[in-house]
Amino acid sequence: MRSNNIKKASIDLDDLVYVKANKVNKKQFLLKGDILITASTGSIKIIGKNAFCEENINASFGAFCKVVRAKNVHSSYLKHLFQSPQYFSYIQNVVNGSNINNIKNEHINNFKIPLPSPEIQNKIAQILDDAAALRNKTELLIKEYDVLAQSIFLDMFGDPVTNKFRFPKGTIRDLVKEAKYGTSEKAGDEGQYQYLRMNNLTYAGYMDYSSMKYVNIPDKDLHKYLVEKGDLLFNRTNSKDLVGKTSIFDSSEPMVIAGYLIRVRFNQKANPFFVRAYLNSKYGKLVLRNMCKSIVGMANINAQELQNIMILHPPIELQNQFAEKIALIEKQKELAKQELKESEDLFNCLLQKAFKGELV
DNA sequence: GATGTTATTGTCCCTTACAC
DNA sequence: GTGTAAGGGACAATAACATC
Repeated sequence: MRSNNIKKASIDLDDLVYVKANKVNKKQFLLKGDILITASTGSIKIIGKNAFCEENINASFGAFCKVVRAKNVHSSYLKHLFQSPQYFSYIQNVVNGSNINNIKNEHINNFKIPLPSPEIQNKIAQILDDAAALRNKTELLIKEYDVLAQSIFLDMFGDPVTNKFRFPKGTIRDLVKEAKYGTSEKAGDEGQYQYLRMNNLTYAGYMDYSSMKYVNIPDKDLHKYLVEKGDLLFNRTNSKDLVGKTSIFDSSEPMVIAGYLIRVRFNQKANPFFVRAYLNSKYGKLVLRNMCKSIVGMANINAQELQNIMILHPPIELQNQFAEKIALIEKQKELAKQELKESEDLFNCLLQKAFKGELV
């Protein structure tokens, strides 16, 4: 068990490494109720992150992790206090190290927490558990909307491999009006236009505007790089796993794209939402992975190669119906995201109060 | 020797720059 | 328009040293 197994308040068992049995002390096996903490890492943002063991886990923890085992305190109450802003703020203050950030046992030991009576601890834990459950339920709902979108694609168009609806096949080129590269201008913290880069496209096929940079573009060149709502954006250069990330620009704000993105606009035969779903399907991801040229760790798919990809050509009416259904799902997803934000705010507020002894 | 702490090295993702 | 070398940042893996 290493620090990368500690996800957002939960433990990920998918990527474990193994050590010889004689190298492991049985005391280092994780037990139900343990809190596993990252104690040494290169990132100040990661240090101190922790996860609660819901069950005994047949795995030991390494030297870069620490474990807090509850004694004379309600374990769920403790679990929530170790997720509080107060805890993370405390860790940021005590962490030390040059390029690697470390926390010591004494830092954990010196972390002061309120200790009300067991009955009060139990009440607080119950309130926070309920608030966390509400938050988790909304998170799950958002994931289910994504699964639903994939199911609708398969229902309407079938598996591209078998093509059970016998749709005509052709290339993406047959559907494209234009495919243009972005600008090679350097990104900056200031500028006239927001500048879309590869990390603004998610692997799942959505836009992520959380990290923006800026660029200046002369008016005469603007039409070449400016994106419009509904443009399909394709990441032509990246690692082998991430090359070919495909999203649809969905903002009304003026933004321009970097040179390693391709802006694709379609003719009357295609709806970009269909093409996006096609390229983000399991089949599409496999095609992209197999066709990219990967040299010195960087993989490429240029605009011509993108347009050479074979794709089903279902009737445009059917593609439009699909896009309408996706739009409805996206709308519901947006509402769920707002609910998630509200339930997270509520949870954090309760957590703050619990830490100050103001909750019950 | 076991455990705890700190430092170095490696890998991946992303950006920049530039040659063709 | 296209491909890719080079390098930085973030994070993980490993090694080395310190302390119990």
